[in-house]
Amino acid sequence: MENQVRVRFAPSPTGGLHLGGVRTVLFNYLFAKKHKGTFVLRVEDTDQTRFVEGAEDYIFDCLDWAGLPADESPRKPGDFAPYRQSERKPMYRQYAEQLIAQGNAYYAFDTPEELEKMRESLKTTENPSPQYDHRTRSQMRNSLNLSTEEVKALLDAGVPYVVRIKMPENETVHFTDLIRGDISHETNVVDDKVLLKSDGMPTYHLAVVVDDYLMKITHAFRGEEWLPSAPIHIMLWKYLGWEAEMPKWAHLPLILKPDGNGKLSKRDGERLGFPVFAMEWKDPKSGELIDGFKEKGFLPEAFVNLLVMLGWNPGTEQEIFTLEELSELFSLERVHKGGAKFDYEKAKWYNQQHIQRADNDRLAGLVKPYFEAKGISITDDQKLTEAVAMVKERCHLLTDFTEQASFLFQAPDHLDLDAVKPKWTTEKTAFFTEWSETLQDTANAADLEAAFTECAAKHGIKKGELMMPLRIMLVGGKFGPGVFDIITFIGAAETKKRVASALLLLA
RNA sequence: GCCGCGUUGGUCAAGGGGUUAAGACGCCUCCCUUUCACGGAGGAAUCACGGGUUCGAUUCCCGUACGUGGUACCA
Repeated sequence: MENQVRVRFAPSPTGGLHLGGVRTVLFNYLFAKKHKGTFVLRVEDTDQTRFVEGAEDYIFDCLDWAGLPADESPRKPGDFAPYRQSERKPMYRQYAEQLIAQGNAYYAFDTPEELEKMRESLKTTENPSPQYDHRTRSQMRNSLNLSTEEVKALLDAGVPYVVRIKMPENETVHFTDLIRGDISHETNVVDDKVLLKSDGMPTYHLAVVVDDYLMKITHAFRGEEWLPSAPIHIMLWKYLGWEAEMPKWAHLPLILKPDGNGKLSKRDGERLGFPVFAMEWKDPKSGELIDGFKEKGFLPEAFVNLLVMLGWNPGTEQEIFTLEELSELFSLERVHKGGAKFDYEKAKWYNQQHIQRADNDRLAGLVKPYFEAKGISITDDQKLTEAVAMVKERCHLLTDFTEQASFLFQAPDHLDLDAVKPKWTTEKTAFFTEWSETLQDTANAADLEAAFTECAAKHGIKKGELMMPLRIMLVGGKFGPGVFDIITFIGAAETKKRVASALLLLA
């Protein structure tokens, strides 16, 4: 196949992996699968001041959990290694120098203090953030204004410098975005972005262009927040002479906070009580622990499903998908332009839907640790699978299972007796005493119910008045599967025990 | 401030010159269930505003408003 599709996700490993990040991964992954292409993971670790221990491993863990592994990555190098930009450092300088030689970039020796001074002195209410651009560059200390000798002297003296792109004047940069159509920017309002930092590392702007070119990326997907810097990248592709190989761009809509305004942030999750990261993230410096979807009890397939629906839809009424289906159906044409507010209630609904479809054995395995964490040891995995089958339809999150099923393994520690006490009678005590004596193990809930009904009639009590008390005795509250199903599950002996101890409390 | 991008119910959204403007989440009512949930049947609720173009605009164009992103030697 000519023109093999190659896409990439290029995170910078600085902390938790955000919902929006995973959605970008997902769109990349789906697009690659759909076109039988290659999904590349490239680590953008050019900012050494932001290095965070463990953050790269964490990204791999998240992708593995979500079921969206990369075809090529630092851990699984393909033909374009290395896949970490810090390890590619020597590759970038030549391109920066090429640009300088061509007159499309220049050395700038301004110190951070000088830059700050420039911004301060030029700042007005009209223009609160002055840029390093065609208007100001002539006043700065750079190779545009210095003589060749001066520049050489500074370079030889080892004075720190950066390389900046020289944005042209009075041009309009056009490109076609796969989602938004024709986009244009005036070069006059784009600043001379730093390409190579004083530590010799490229900035994102240079690195993304060089690496996308070198790695033969055909389609570049990224968040909408990158749209304003697109003209810099386009110019770089042109200046470097690679325009014919430039990837097709697609800028994805943002995921917004549910209330108010703005991009969804981890703080919103904490404030509103839902996760924002794929998996929980512990900041190695502050020790701060931030929730993840995984730990909250989401199934990875549900997470992927709810994410894809944030900004994309199939154009049909289908809402629940497997990853395989999505790999077939996904298309960029059906991606929305506008940002989507995140709705946690709907997210939980997706999870509930996927729980219903999930295999019971698998669910049992996933949920077992939650029971053990609550001090309920599961000795018989088959029993747990049965319990899961019994209660799954009332679970939205995996963490709901303990609440919904622990009484199947352990007598409830509190009985909501207030619901039955007011109408309690000695006749009822007599009924339960006699009925429980006749109880025997059986797999047939219908037989149990028939015997119960018969016994109630014998005592002249309406069955309806006895059902809720029985449920409370066994479950502790007004919830759960059918009572006779519960009895067949826990057995006659356990039922007798629970009835007897409840009777004591009711006496 | 400037620049970019966007705007269909509370939320996700389909649709795209003539429609009763789908569907889902959430909410409400009812049914099922001697519980809760699931499931089922209903209900309330939407084209930001103003101008064009047109026989006719939610749909096309232009403004305005609002939102959002960017405006770093961060990505």
